[in-house]
This record gives sequence, C-alpha cells and structure tokens, in this order.
Amino acid sequence: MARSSTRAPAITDVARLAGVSVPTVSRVITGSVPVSAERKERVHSAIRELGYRPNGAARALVTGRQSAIAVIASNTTRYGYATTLQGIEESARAAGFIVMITVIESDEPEAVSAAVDLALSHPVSGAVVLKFDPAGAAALRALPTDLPVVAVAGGKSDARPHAVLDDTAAAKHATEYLLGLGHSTVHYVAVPTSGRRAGRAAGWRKALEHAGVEPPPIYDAGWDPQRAYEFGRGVAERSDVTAALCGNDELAMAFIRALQECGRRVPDEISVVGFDDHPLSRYWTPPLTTVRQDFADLGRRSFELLGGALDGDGVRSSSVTPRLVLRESAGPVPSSPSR
Amino acid sequence: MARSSTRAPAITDVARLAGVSVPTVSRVITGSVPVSAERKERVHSAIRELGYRPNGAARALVTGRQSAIAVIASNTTRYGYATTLQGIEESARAAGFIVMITVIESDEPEAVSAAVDLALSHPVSGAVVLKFDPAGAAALRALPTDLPVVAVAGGKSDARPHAVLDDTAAAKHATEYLLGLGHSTVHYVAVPTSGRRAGRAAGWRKALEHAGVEPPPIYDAGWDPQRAYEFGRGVAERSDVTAALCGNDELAMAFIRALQECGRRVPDEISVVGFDDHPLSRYWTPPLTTVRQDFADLGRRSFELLGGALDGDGVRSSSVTPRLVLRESAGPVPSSPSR
DNA sequence: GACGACGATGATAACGTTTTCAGACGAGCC
DNA sequence: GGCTCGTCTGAAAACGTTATCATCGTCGTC
Repeated sequence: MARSSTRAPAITDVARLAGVSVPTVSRVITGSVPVSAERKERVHSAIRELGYRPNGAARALVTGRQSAIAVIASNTTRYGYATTLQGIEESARAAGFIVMITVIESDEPEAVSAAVDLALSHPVSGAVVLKFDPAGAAALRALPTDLPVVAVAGGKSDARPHAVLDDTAAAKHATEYLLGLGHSTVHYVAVPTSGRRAGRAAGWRKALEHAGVEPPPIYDAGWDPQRAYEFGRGVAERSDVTAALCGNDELAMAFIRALQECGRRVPDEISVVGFDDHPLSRYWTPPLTTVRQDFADLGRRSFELLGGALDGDGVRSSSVTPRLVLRESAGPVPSSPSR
Repeated sequence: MARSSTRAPAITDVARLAGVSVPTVSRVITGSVPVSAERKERVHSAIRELGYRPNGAARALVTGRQSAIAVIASNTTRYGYATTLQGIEESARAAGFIVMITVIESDEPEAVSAAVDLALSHPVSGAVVLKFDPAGAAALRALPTDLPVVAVAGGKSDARPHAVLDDTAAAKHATEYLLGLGHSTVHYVAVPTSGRRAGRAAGWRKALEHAGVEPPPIYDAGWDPQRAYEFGRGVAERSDVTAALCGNDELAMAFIRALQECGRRVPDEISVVGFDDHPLSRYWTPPLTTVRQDFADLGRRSFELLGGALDGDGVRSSSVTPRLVLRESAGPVPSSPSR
C-alpha cells in the first residue's frame, strides 16, 4: 500500500503474496481453468491488497487478441457522427471492447494516412469507418485489406461489409412527398457526400428525374449552417422557389431562419424538409418535417457486423431505410402563387 | 504479399529480409540511435515490402510508455460533452496520443467501477474525466490515485488537476444581468451538476442571495429538453414569472417553444437566457441570449494539463470564465406587468 | 605506432502475461 | 494392488519489441 511510488504490482507480486505460482494467478483471473476454492480466495485477497490490475499490453501481446476497436471519422461532434459513435461505443462496451477514436482532419492523402497510421499503431482487432464524406471514403481505401473493417454509410457497398442507412431512398421519398404536395420542383441544400452516385443528393435527383423535372442547381453548404443561412437569404428574394430539401436539420433550421427574417412564411410560402430528425427539430418554429435517421442503431449494427467480420464471416451488410416524419415545415404549394 | 492469411510480419521477418539484426530494425524505426544510410535503406524497403507495422502491445510492454489516454464521460453526444471530447482528441492527436473513450452509464457504483475497469484494462498513460455530472464525479473518485488524471469541469478543485470553465461565475453574471434588466427574480431550469456547491445552480443562487431575493424552487430538467418543454407549458400559465435562466441552450429552446405555443412572447413577456452558445442558438427565434462556453478550448486545456501531470508537474489547474453573449431572448421587464 | 574515444552493430536480457506441457495426487476400476 | 483416468498445479516457453551491454572497427591524438 505504501509502495505506490514504485512500479505497479505485477502478477509475480500477487503470486508471491498469495503463495501460489504465476499461472495459477492467471487462471484465477481469466477463469479459464478451475482452481481450488482455497487458492482462489488467497489470490483474490492478494489482488485486493496489492491493488493489482493486469497489464493489458502484456496480455494483448501474448494472446494476440485485442479488445479494442478503432473508429475513424472526420468529426465526432455533429449530430449524426456523434450519435453513430455513441451506438458503436455502446455495443462495443457491452462486448467488452473499448473504442479508440481517430479523427481525420481532411481528405488529403497525408492527413488520411497520418490518421490511419495513428489508429493502427495501437493494437486493435478491427476498425469502423464513418463513411459519411470524402474523408471517410479515403480512410476506407487506405486501410490494409487484412484488417477487419466495416464501413458505416449511406451509399454503395464495396468489398467490405457496410452498415448503411439508405439515405438515397429516403431522400427520394422526401422529394416525392414534396412533389406530391404540388410543388413543381424541389431545391436541394447539400451536405457533403461520400461519393458521386451515393447519398441524399442522388435520391433527390432520382426523384426529380422520375417526375420528369430537370434538377435545379444544388446549394452546397458543406456542413455549415451559416452557408445555408446565406442561401436562405438569397432564396427569400426569389419568388419561384416553393420547396427545398436540406441535407440535414441544422442546415434546414438556419435556412428557415433566414427565410423568416426576410418575412417569408414557412410552410405557407415555402416548404422545407430536413434530414436526420435532430433532437431539437420538433421544438423548432415551425416544427420540422424531416427524415428520421436512427444513427444509434446504425452504430450498433456496424459493431455487430464487425463482430461477424472478426469471426471470419463473409462480407455481410445491413441496410435500413429511414422514414419521413411529418410535422409542420412542409405543406401544399401556395394556392395563389407569389409569382 | 501473398502471405496475408498467415500471421502478421514481425520485426524478425524484417530483419531477416533486410539482412540486419533485430535491434537495428528497431533503431531505424525509432530513430533513437544512428544507423548507416545503406542499412537504413535496406530496412525501409523490407518494411515496405512486408507491409510491416510495429506491434503496439509489445512496444508498450517493454517501454512502459503508453501513447493512449482514456477519456471517461457519461455521454459523448451532447453539445458540451462532444465538443470537449473533440478538443481533447485534437490536442492528443497532435501530441501523438490516441484517445480511448469509455462511457459510464450511470453514477451507480457498479456502473462506475465497470467503466473504470474497462478503461484501465488497456494500457493508458493517463485519463481525462468529464466531471460535468454526478457520474463523472464518481468516476473521478474511483480512479486509482497513482494514475495521472485530470478532471474537466465546472466546479471546485480537489487533489487532482482540473481544467475548469467557471460556470458558477458565469451563471451568477447571467442572473445579475437579468436582475439588472428589472426582473424581480429569476427562475432556473436545471441541468445536472457534479456536486452540491458547484455549477450553474450555485452561481444563480449566489446572485439572487446577493440581491436579497429568495431563490424560487428549481425546475430540474436533467438533460431532457422535453422536461424543459413541459416546465415551459406550466410557466406559461403563471403570470408572475418574467425571467428564466436555463442550464443549457437545448433546454432553453424547448422551454421557449412551449411558451410560444401557449401564446406567450419572448422576450416581451418573458426573458430567457440559455447556456453554452449552442451552434443553433443564433438561428433560434428569437436568437438566444446565452453564456458562451468554449468547450473545445476546455478540452485542449485539459490535455495540456494531463501532459503536465505525466511529466510530474505538481497539481496545476486552469480556469476560464465564460462570457455572456447578448442576443434577443432577454429584455427588460414588461412595462405593464401582466399581473 | 600505441592508445583512447567514438560510432555503429549485434547478442542477450528484460517487460508481464497466457499457453503448453509435464507432474503430482487421489479416486475408481479390474 | 496395480492401472488408468481426471483434476489441479507449477515450470518453462512464447509473444514482439526496446534497452543494455559488449564488441569491433576506425579515427584522431600524443
């Protein structure tokens, strides 16, 4: 007890104090092989007395099994990212795994490989990559092929297992909903996407093309609500836009705010549909019609997939289509068009 | 290359292929001791050819140094938590450390010790605890004293280094601001706190007591905007409340929404001040007057402190007082009181 | 020309576990 | 009573790396 300043107690110290051999201590701890009740008790009390804690590095070294997974993402704070991470962590913890997070600053090759190197310089048994954007997609490509990896995404599957939220289908559905309300076209305020043919933009475009309308130019906001706000101020001056789909709810909120500041009413004059069902969306004025995405579930599914990959299952994937939740920010096209 | 199905290449494989000894390979990798240019080149090309990656567990075992830190928190998704985590991760990555996150489900002893055990079962050189709530405070107590630990908090310092955002002072200031606007008292919608005498509630109470007014009962919302919304519906029916301070912006938004649904105007009839300066606060209707807290900076400071603790500095702490940002959700007391 | 210093290199010993293997001991069976 | 079997135990090997130490040239200095 008084020896806290010296080195941490090791298994040999426990063995000596308990008067048993080192392997016996190990067996008591892991429970792999039965040990007589009496010794077991002696070992336990020695552990308590010494405050012994097995050295994870040594254990990982000899077993070759790691109880950590890497999560690679370009961000950890945005709603979708953070909630997915939470889902992953939750399942991982339940399975006795710890998660190591690594963020990729950008999709430039050096940043990507630096992040991958950092993540892989620690013993992990697998990795989950949040492929919500180009940086995520790049990380996925940079990861060695012999490491179990699962991608979390909206988007197409490649050679690796994917847990997907089919936002393409959901965006298509949301766009069709707006079209069905009588709007002649739907504008799109975009978040980044992981690839050309994937994601919300693709679904939006598909719906318009099916309906025979030429997709209008995209407003690209990145992840920045301020950009969406500025688009909103621009749109407020145009009398021809009556409906917009936003890549996420934060964008939708800023966009709506700009419209309202300019005196345009939502949904009376302009309908707006968001994406994600952010926790604050229902408290917005007006409450947001949006596409609910269950990111926590997505995270949990991705960890399950990783577990499968660890056990050597083939490439499996899992897809869920999010559904539209109707609130008050979208409505029928204005009866007396403001043109 | 074709051997990807067998075990991963080890340093011995590299040494053999390069025709040098194992320690030489190690020296090339770590750069600790000079190696002749020619051998260095041979080693590098062997590494490339084999796709060799040093085994972190073995390295950690022998050096005793770990390049990972544990972050222990009760949540990773809420604005303050997520942003602090981001700040920590950013500084840690810059210093070559990786972050392992562990969430504590609750402040019950079993949950706390399970989380601590999981975090410490992996080789870490230190830990950062988010002491924003009782669970965080409990984790801090459960951590062994010989591990370098820093707490991130609003609240008092104990024996360990703390990075603090002085939300007590800030809450006092915000309350005084409302009082200065002519409100006879200020109600408080509370978030959880890490201890009795700490946090926003304490500052709010102090300001009222200084002003000689008896603090009204607290509305305890936990972290749940829905609860704040319900309080808002209750408050809307009372004509005697003219000012409220909310423990965070999410709560403030839901609270305001409830008031507005009931036809009460903010700030004309009731003033509301939030906390945190959530990214959406400026887009709210009305834009939120709130206390800006720089959580990312808080996270960065906490990692710096941990670096100091690792190097054996004494107990240092670092405190910043957040400042009020004035927008439109708070104003003077109604001139013709609604009573 | 001998000697000390220095720079690069390799052999070997750690680091703290789990795994493998062999041994001790007692019980049950022929 | 000897044999086999099963259960528990300990000795020793292994995991992949870095640290320590000794060795071997080579160079500069006296």
